[in-house]
Amino acid sequence: MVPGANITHLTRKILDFLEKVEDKAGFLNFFLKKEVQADIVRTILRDPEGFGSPRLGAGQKVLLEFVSANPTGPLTIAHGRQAAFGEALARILSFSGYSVTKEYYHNDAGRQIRLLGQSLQARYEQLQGKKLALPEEGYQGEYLVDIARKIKDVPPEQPDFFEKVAVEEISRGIREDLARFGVSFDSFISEQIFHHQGEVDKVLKDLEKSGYLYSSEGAIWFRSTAFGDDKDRVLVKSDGSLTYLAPDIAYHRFKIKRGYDLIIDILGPDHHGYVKRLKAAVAALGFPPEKLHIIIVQLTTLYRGKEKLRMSTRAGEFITLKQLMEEVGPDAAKFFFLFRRAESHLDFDLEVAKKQSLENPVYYLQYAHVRMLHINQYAAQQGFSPEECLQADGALLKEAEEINLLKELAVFPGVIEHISRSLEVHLLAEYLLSLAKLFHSYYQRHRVISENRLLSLARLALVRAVHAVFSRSLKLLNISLPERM
RNA sequence: GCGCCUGUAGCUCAGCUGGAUAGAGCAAUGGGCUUCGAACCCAGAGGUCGCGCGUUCAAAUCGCGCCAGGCGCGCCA
Repeated sequence: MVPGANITHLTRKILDFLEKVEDKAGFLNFFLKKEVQADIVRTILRDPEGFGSPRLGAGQKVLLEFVSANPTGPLTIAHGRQAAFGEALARILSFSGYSVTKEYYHNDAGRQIRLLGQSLQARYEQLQGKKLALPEEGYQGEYLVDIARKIKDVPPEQPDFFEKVAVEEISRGIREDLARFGVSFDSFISEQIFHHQGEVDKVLKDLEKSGYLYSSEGAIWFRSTAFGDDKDRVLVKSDGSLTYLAPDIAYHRFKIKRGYDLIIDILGPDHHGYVKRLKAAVAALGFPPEKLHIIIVQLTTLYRGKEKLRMSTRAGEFITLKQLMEEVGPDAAKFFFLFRRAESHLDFDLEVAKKQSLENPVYYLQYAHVRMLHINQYAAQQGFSPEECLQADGALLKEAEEINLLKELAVFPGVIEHISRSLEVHLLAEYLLSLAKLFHSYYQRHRVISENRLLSLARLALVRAVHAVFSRSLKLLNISLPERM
């Protein structure tokens, strides 16, 4: 409102919505009229799919890179948490009007891949009866034995035969696990293309031209301290080979070149030393570093009751995402991953996630969902139609539990907007639990369908609105619920 | 030694762009089913917000210093 505009008119408009204003403890409290609050029900029912979408993205392009697990072994629960988080974040940002690309960076080059190939070769030759030891620091997991069995009758032709087979087989497994987990990607980027197309060399030359490279002790260094890093970083080692950072800078330039307004990297905790140098790299390439968001998803510690499950990737002893899905199911796994802040360490108790009891919040949500479905079914039997609900009289909703639900529904768009800005996905899971709690409380105290047809209709409309927001939230979190328990 | 994350009820955790009496679930205590599913609900109880100093009218929230736990720390990826 501009100064000098018609204030009295505005004031009257505002007063139309207000029941009362109170002055308490130094705060002014404004109370909305009940019918204004109840309006939210009609707003939702008119557009159940679109309600709550803040449109703040306004078509801005976001690149979201996540999981990006090296094809050297199956996905672990750490990847699972990142996958659940990334997929949910992508869905929420899309809902907020951003145009989101989900990308997986395929690390299919370098020393680790050579080690992988050698490890597979060792397993292969062991099957031929030769006693060939695994390379030092090689991959010891059983999964390589399984792959070796598949190819035991195939004679190796190319020198990179084992590398290729290993990467291919493991990648296929990764894609299967992701698909089963309900996580999909719009693009897979292979590290090899940056080498083959000379992009790594090009980006090094450009950085050199800009004066951010220098030679020392036989190596080529990136002056990342110019952008706030703790120390400069080697890009080309003294033996002439590249460090991991070099292709990664080329990859980030590729991200920038495609014209994204926002670049989000979701990384595991083993990469948090990497944040500053990536930001430095991006800044050196001329991209505003504050538009690169790096989210570190912290570790998950698995428990089986009191027992802490120790894991070691090197020794090949770890719980895979696949095993987790088989044991507790994809939906329970996702919910446990998503209702804690990403940067918090997560204690995940397999026993609790499997338990069909109060300790498991997944069942709390399912139960709310099922109750809402049953009310709808019962209402249909009693002759209520969804179209009728649009005519419901919101002013009939006067119970405290009804007002609480109305308020919670009204908050939903703000929750989505907040998450879209802060990237804190767990807030949606919290919201969902809170909505479920209010609903259970309401259900317990008040009958929706009664002899009073008008009141029944108003309450049914409320329940349908709650269910719309409830379902929407679950879809955004990529969690499905059974219709029966 | 340095960096990042964490420290809030017995347990697991929200709250941390500073604002009213610090919240939830589980566990524990007491109560509630003739009616849309009680896998639910209600009530009371449970706290030096790790410790100290500072900034502020106001600090769980911001700053500094400690203490404790986790992770990372390379011309590894």
